[in-house]
Order: sequence, then C-alpha cells, then structure tokens
Amino acid sequence: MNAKAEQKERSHETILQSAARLLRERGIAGARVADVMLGAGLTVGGFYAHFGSKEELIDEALRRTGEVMRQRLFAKLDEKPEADRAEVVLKRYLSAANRDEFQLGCPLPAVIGEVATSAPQHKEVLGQQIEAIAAGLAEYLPERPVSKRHLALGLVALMCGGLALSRALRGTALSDDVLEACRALGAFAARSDAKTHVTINRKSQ
Amino acid sequence: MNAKAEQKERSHETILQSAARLLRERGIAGARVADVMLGAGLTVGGFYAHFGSKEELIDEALRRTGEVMRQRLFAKLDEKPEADRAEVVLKRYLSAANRDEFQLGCPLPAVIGEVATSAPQHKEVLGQQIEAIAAGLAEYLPERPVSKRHLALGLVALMCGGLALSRALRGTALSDDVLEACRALGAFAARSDAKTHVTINRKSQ
DNA sequence: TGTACATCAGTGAACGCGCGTTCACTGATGTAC
DNA sequence: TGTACATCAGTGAACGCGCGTTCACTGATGTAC
Repeated sequence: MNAKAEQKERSHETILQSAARLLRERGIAGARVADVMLGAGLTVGGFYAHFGSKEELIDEALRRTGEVMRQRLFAKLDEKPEADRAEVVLKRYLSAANRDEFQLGCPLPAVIGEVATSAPQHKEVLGQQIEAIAAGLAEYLPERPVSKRHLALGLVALMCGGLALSRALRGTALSDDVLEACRALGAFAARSDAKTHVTINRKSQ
Repeated sequence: MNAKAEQKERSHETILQSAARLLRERGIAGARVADVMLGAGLTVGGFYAHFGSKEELIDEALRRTGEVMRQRLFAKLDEKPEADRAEVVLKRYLSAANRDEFQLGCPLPAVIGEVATSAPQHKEVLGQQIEAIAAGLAEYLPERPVSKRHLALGLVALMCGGLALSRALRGTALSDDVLEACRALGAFAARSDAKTHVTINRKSQ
C-alpha cells in the first residue's frame, strides 16, 4: 500500500476515534462534524473524503464504541469465580469511571434518547449493540423463572438507565446514589444464589 | 380578572401542554419553540410574552409532565392488594401505552441523554423528578437488605432505561422484549415475597 | 536517475437551512372622563 | 352612555448564529517515460 493510502487510513481511524469520544460525551447531535474533525487534528472540509455523511460516521462510531465497551466488560472473566461473573460485569459498567471517562465509556446512555427521533439505521445498530451485550451477559446468569435472554435484557436496561441517569446528574450526590442502587439491584437479580444478597449489599456500599 | 388576562393564562397553559407533548416525543432539542407555538395554535413571536427563554419553558414542562406522570402511576393504588402495589406501578410505567402515547407518557426517557450536556437548571429539575418518583415508589416496597430509597432508585433507573430503550427501538420485536424483561426484573425485586416470582413471571408474559 | 504530468488527502471559504430570539406593528380589550 | 386614549396578547418578518454539506484549490506523493 502507498504512503498516501496509509496516511488516509490512519486519518480515518483518528476521525473515528474522535467521533467515538464526542458521541459518548455529547450524543449524536453533539458530535458535530467540525468538532469531530478538529478533535482529529483535521479541518471540516476533508470529512467527506472519509465518510458519506454524518449518519454513516455515527453508525460506524456506534458499532466501534459498542465493541470496545463489550471487550472491556467481559475481559478476563475467567479469572473470577463463576458465580461472581455477572456481578462483575454489572459493577464494571455501573462504575464512576464508566460514567466519567468518555475515552472508554459506554455510548448507549448518550444516544438512547436521540435514536427514537433520528435516522432509522441508528435504530438497527442500537438494537444490535443491545442484543450483543445481552447475549454476552446471559452466559453468566443463574437460572430464574424468566429466560436468560429476558433477564439479561432487563439488566441491560438497568445498566443503560442507571448510567444515563447518573451522567445526567453528574456532580450531585444523587448521581452516586443511583449508581450504587443499580449495582445492588442488579446484583440481587444476577447472583447465582439469591440468598447471598446480604453479602452483595455489604460489598457494594 | 380581565378577559384579556384570562386569555393570556389560557394561552400559557396551551403552550405548556404543547411543549409537554413535544418534550415527551422529541426531547429538549426536538421541542422547538416554533413547533411548540404552532402546536398551541399561535405564532413564534408571541412566545416571549409567556416565557423568558426556551430553558424556562423546558423546566416548567419537565416539572409539569413529571407531576402528571406521578399522578397516573400512583392513582387508585388503595384498590390493589398491598403486596401488589409496587408491581402495579412498574407495569403501568413499563407499558406499551406509556411508550407510545406522548400525550400522557413519561418525559424522562426523552431527556436523560440531553440533560448531561444542557442547561444546569435542567439537571436540578430532573433530580427532583427522580427523587419524587423514588419516594412514591419506596412506600410500597418490601424489606430488603438495601434501604427502600436505594431499591426505589434502582427501580426508577430500570424504568427509565427500559422505557428509553423500548422507545428507541419502537417498531421492532426487541422493543417489546425489553419492556417485558424490565417488568419481570422489576417485579422480581419489588414483590413483597421474593418466592412469588414464578407467579409474577406467568402474569407478565 | 531525472523530468513532466497525474492523483488525491486535506484546506478553507462558502452555501443553504433551521434554530432561538428580537422587534415594529396590529387590533381587540380596558380605562378615564 | 359615548368618546378618546392606553394597554397589551399576538403577528410576522428579520437577525445572528451554528450546523451539515459542497467545492475550487493546494501541495505532497505517485507514475510514466
């Protein structure tokens, strides 16, 4: 490959990462093309040599950030006791770090409100991301009267909702309370042995 | 009071209701001043005789819609068995009706993504709404190793998150799955007797 | 190897559009005498 | 009661600004001979 083509590929990647950061921090509308390019060290005009439209960029950024998130959530779970794994995922997600660090955090809370009224393609990508997290989580869930997929979907909603609320309220005491409350509720539902919830609660405080 | 003043008061109310509807349907950015006025049967120019700024309108609409929502959620609970009440609230909230009907639905899912990056006052109003729902819900919750407030906050996150996701995915099968999953998870945590979850599950399917 | 031309990633200014806000104006209602 | 003036809710056009997108241009890299 050419030095020129390599350069372009590198730029594409930089733009995508800049978009990913802004998407997580400010949502779809807030990830402005000019800001994305500025964040990538480039100027607005060059954008359309890399992406057909802003919507394409958002789709790609959503997929990418979702993937990164899942890798972080499910990393090194084999080092943990089997019964703890779902709870570990929940705690990783519902953490102050995931609320505050836009470089690596989850994009879903920033976009769930917007997707309902934006380009239909985003809806599809969002659905895929949710199914993917739920599928990953389902593997570590205990037997419950509901199917594992349903339990996992409920937990994903709890995770997204909790993180979105705590981000919306960032800087207030309530923000931390919400995170902690979601961790406790999630653990109560996700622990293999429901009787262990006393321990869970002690841990999460 | 004058006929003139009465007219103005009626207009104020109409504008607020139009704003409430758009806020629930499209969020803060989507509730455009011109659209709000159009929905109230008026023209843009008159807006600033009623509200100091769009932000003021949003604050007022958020408070109003939150109040309406709470009244609907907690209405006539005394007719229900005590142990069912929290579950009834959850089912009312996590219903297809609350997902689809913008006239009466909950505003929180539409705004949680935006509040993080919009006017600071909105953050405060959002916090108040969340505390209010949680406080209402807490009264009907069973004893758990977590405080009732914390359990309630977790449930509020589950409700908001579930409704936001199901709205974002509206029209897909996943949208309904998410609602149902959240109802089941919520009921599991909120029922007085945790052992009854088999029944709960049967009911919610 | 050197030279002349082609390619193309990126620039920067401009375009059209939609938004929140302002403002001169209108006409119906209210007030003073 | 009637008349002249004041008030003010609402109109409609304009303003400034920011956004996504386009486009003529630049200059470094690549290609052909």
